[in-house]
Amino acid sequence: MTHARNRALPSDTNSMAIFACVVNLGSFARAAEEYNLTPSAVSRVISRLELRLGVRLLQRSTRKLSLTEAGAIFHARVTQILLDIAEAETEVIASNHEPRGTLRLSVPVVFGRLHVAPLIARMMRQFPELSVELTLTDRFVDLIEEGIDLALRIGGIPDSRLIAKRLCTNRRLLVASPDYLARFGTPAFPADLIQHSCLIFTALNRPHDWRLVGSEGITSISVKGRLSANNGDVLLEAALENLGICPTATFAAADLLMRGELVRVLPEYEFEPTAIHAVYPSDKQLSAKVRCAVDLIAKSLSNPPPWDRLPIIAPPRQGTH
Amino acid sequence: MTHARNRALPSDTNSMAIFACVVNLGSFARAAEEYNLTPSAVSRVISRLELRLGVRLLQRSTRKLSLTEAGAIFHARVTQILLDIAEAETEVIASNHEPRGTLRLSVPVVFGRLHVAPLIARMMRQFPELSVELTLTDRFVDLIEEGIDLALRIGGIPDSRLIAKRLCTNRRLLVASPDYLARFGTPAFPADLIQHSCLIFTALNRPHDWRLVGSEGITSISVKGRLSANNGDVLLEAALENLGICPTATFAAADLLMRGELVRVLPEYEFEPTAIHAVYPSDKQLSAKVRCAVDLIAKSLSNPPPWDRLPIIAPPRQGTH
DNA sequence: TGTAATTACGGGATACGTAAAGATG
DNA sequence: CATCTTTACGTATCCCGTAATTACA
Repeated sequence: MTHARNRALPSDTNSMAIFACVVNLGSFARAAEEYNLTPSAVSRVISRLELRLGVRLLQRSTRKLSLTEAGAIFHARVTQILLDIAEAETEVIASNHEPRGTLRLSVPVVFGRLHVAPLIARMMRQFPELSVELTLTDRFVDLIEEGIDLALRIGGIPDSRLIAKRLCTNRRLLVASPDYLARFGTPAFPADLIQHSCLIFTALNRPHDWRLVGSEGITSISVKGRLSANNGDVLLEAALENLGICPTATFAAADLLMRGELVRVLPEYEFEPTAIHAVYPSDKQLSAKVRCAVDLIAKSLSNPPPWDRLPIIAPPRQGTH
Repeated sequence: MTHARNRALPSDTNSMAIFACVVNLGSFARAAEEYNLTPSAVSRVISRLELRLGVRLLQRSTRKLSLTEAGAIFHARVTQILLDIAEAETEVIASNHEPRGTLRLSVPVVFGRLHVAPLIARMMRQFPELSVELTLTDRFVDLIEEGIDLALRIGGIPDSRLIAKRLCTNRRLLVASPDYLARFGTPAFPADLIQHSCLIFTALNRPHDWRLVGSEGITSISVKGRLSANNGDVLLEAALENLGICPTATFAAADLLMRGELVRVLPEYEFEPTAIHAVYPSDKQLSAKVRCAVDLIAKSLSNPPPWDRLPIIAPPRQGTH
């Protein structure tokens, strides 16, 4: 047995619109013209509608047309309903014409504070009807469950099914405070790191080995240290306190490097570059607010991003995008 | 070239209802169940709706479902719209469940005053929600043009396309006042009418010959008289004033015959019987008010009608229906 | 592994246009 | 006679269900 409708389906909008048109124009033929249909089609549409309602809506001969009482009632209601539908659709469509409403944006804490917060002002100036709800969190957020429009992810593997637009390369390198280096020496080769106190970034299931890329290829070092944390800022703070050699993303350390509070360690080496992605649930019927926000962020970051263009951060030898 | 749509068609009620259902149940699969559809169908319905609106309404993974901002707006509007549609339909359908609203009824003047007006009270008692707008006129009314729900027609040829329900036979015979007959004699045969003063009913293109049916067949008499009118009452009034022999429908003369103010002339002869019809524009999706009114009138008149069952009006020799 | 959403594909219901008929002024 | 509505008929379109795929818990 095939499926059958249980629910009584309401009259579809087509019928209602055509019925209203017939009433307004006073003629099946003119209504047909209006909808680029043949009069016969209009005739059937009205008949079907009357059949479904079990009520005669229009009395008609070939020359005259008049509403029944039921038809008059229905016409009045239908007119209002069609207006409501049109209004609802316009509202929804307009809500997407330019950024509007609330953009729920989720960004890693450090990156957000340094590089997204400054964009917010520009964004809100540019899109006067847009509100932004910015969440800074390093949690892995489920965009759909939490109703997030847009998230930035650093170096993660993009979800399947979600859309990830690559914004820029995320370079990671080693830094330390001048004091630390003055006291414990400056490593010349990756292997020297074993002798040093290293600050370790921990993430779930993340190997504690450091894989450093140099001109000779990848070197894997099993470092050790007394402090590990899952937060880059904490490690940088520790480095400022001369606690050791610290891995960091360039976006987080650029400022400190500029001010000389930290200096690069093993400047010929970097971690394997990852990427910063903008992630959103779907690119089908993408909303204007997400599209524009992604555009604005992408343009602002460009590739390489501003912080990687500082002279103090040597450009990588080989292409990193 | 084949026809193509010019007008942008609004989203149909189906899509809206299914979308609302998905939102309310929080699941494509459950909404599909609700509508006896497969999940794939629901998926496509939503996709089509989003495509038409150019807006993503729901963010979805296989496990999670959430409204976008546009979706939330649309859902709120759609919910109201669906209620409005349901209400409009219920109103229209209910308006037909039992007689309700206004019945526009058009009836010939004399017949209306004598035999319809007395029914009105019963009709309004029986159908408390019904209003009646009774028009007494002998004009030929265009039901559709004038928005008449129901008309009674006496002896006319029914319009094509219009529905005519035969209510009863309309017998017509000759009457005169006792005084007239006492003064000018009582005709014994149709041919005697030529000697009499006859009151003549005139209608457009109606021959002035009287065709009388007796046991020997039809006799055609070319009568003459000094008064002709297109109104039966006028002729009866004249007959009461002893002005001559008067043709009349039984429904109009019954009372006068009962009271003896008029008596039958040539009681073995009658005009060819016609019929009284109830006429309405269409019997497709016939409204309750018209159906019930016709039923009530038909039952009240029955066949033969009450006035033809009076002893004073001899039943016709051969069947008259 | 089981459930949920999506997509390709084939078949069937739906709704169109054409054409012809009937009605009307 | 021209115009308008209605109906019959053949067909094209649309939309659904089945089944396979992918995602997710």
